[in-house]
Amino acid sequence: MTKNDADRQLLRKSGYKATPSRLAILGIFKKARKPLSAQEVIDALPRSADQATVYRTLKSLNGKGVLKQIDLRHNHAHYELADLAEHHHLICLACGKIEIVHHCGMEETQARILRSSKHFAEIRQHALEFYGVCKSCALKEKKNN
Amino acid sequence: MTKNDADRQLLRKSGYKATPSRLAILGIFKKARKPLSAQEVIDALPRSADQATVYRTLKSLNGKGVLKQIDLRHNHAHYELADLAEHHHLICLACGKIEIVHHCGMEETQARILRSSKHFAEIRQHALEFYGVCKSCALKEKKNN
DNA sequence: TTTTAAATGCGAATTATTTGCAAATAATTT
DNA sequence: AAATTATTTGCAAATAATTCGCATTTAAAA
Repeated sequence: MTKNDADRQLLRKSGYKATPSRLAILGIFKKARKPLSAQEVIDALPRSADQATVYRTLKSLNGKGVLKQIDLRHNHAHYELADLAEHHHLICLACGKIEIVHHCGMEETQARILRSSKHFAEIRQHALEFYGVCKSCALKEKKNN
Repeated sequence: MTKNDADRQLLRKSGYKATPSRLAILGIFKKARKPLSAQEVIDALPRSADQATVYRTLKSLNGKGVLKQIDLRHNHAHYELADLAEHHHLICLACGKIEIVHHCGMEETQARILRSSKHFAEIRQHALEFYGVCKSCALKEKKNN
């Protein structure tokens, strides 16, 4: 259980109890290495935890910065482990294909924005996603015209 | 109806019929000048158009780049007129306050990303939003500890 | 004016997320 | 190691968000 201990600590440090469901959910995100929806997490859980538990867990881990919420334009939230190297996504609006985008260079921009903001005390996260059409979907679109 | 004619043209140019509902919806966004949810659009419509119509309209106008979808982390989509000067948002996770962010400097970044992408043919839009806590909510949070 | 493809309205279906509450349990204290 | 306590869970039901099928209407083209 050496591996698990890191997650236990992470949870404790964030002010949560290290329960089996939470450890399992973290484990799923570690394996997946791509944005997962609540439903995908539920399906991936071996002895399915209740959906309410999954939703609650995702929301609170997102709040604590353990997970990061991603908007893939699918009408439901996706999440990813936040401590993976900082990256963003390029998402095909037609088929959903995802490509990783590194180096957004937003760290300084974010600091500048906060400094020049009238009302804000803190920036906790930012979303930067690019929506487009992948090459194979672009071909298909051409055919259909 | 001079004003309306611009919208009629816009719709036609995008391949749509210029129907009363669509013109009304465009009008609402022009007045609002802030991100609106489908429900807010429905409520703002004088002789309420059907919700299915509103959802369909928002989705297709977003697809054509007339509207831009914004994720405020409210569990439902928001939209804004896309042709307002390019800007982004700073959103309070606690109370929902929104501040406008100008100059994201993403245009070049976006071009660079597309060039170095293996699979993508086109980038149609990008989302860049900052989530944080506004000063007054930060104060409240302090009190509750 | 007729035609026709596109758009609408309606109701119902589906999907996504949250809630209230009683029971279970992780961490803490004894 | 047992007792305590504040969290967390599971369940079922509620609510919210979005989509669908289909008959009818309508904007634009012919």
